[in-house]
Amino acid sequence: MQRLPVYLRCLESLPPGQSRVSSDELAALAGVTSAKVRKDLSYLGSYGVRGVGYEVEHLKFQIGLELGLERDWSVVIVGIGNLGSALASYAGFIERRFRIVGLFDRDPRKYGMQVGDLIVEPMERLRAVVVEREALIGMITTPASAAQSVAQELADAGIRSILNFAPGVIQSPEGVDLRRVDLSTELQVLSFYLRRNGG
Amino acid sequence: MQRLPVYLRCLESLPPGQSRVSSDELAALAGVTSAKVRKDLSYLGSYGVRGVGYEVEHLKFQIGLELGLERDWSVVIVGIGNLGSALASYAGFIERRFRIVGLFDRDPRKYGMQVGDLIVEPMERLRAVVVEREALIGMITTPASAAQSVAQELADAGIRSILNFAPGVIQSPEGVDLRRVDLSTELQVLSFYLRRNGG
DNA sequence: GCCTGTGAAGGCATTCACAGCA
DNA sequence: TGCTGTGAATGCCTTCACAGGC
Repeated sequence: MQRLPVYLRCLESLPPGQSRVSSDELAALAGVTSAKVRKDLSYLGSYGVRGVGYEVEHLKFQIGLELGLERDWSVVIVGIGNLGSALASYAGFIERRFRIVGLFDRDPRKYGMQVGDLIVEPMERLRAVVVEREALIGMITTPASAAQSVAQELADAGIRSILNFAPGVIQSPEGVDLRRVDLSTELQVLSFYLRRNGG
Repeated sequence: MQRLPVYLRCLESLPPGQSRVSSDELAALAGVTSAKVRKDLSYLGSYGVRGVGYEVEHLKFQIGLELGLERDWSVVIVGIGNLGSALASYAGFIERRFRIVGLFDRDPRKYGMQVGDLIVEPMERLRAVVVEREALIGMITTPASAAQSVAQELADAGIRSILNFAPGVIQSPEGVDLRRVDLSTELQVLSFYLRRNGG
């Protein structure tokens, strides 16, 4: 369920003293209806108490469990330009137990460059690092033209899930789960509605 | 419709010589069904030719029109850390006619810093820049703790749409359209399916 | 009384299937 | 024959509404 991370974020934004939430309250924070919240949460099991609400800490724990937050995930990044570097040192990943364990680039001038507490390595090292550090997730932050071949290299190295930040559509290698984050598209959606409402 | 940008990207990935596409072909590239493609495109008007397919260039143009790609959009960024800097010089925005026209931060040590061809300015300059350069869109790349107040400041300055990259949920100021890009959530979705499939 | 859990109803998006046109 | 455009059917997600506990 795609809304669970949102609920988790909402729960975290609650004042530390608050030990209970109602579905109404959560719904208002998350920007959805209370019925949706209740139905979503009921899939995790019946953790709410009728007439009272949900216990904040318990709910956080259960959502975390559902999302796989109880373990670390190792992640490699290919394409250490501006965006790749930013993601490499993005604090939000650590907090969600995603650990960046390898940085790769095709440009020899970047080899040895330090980003955060990692060193940029050549693509030839990809497989060794993926195996050794047990990475299952890869992020692509190369230019669009390189993304497809990098995806294949990641797959060959043993990566099972890819998050692609390169603009452009690429085909998912066999047996690999692929998601895109298209930054321009996000802005496009905004501009679309802006125009519609007379921007 | 959220899939139009994807179709556009697919059309752009076609070899330059190709002047026509069928809904089947586009569907395969975009990872959807051909019926969906046809229904989506039929909302733009009937630009396909039965028995032949769609004219690539014409379709690109029509989708671009629908998405508002015929004009420039001015964008400001608040929070010039790693991510903010990366977005400030992200080439993909220019290509989609999003022009970054202002960089802002609360940290005086960042004032005057050059990023791309812009200079980081204090928040006090926000309103002036927004008005002068006619920005309607703002991106928030601050830490989570600052995001809510920055959103309000953007709204007060005249920004109508906000893209929030800060982790955590914030409430949309009155009259402002708010979207979130939660990088950790994207990874969480991947790890969720990884675990489900025995990762 | 209050708030959750959940069947039932409703609405929206997807898919089907085929008529229509090149 | 090939492929689009589109009503009809399907299925899924959301919303409603209320019974059931605290």
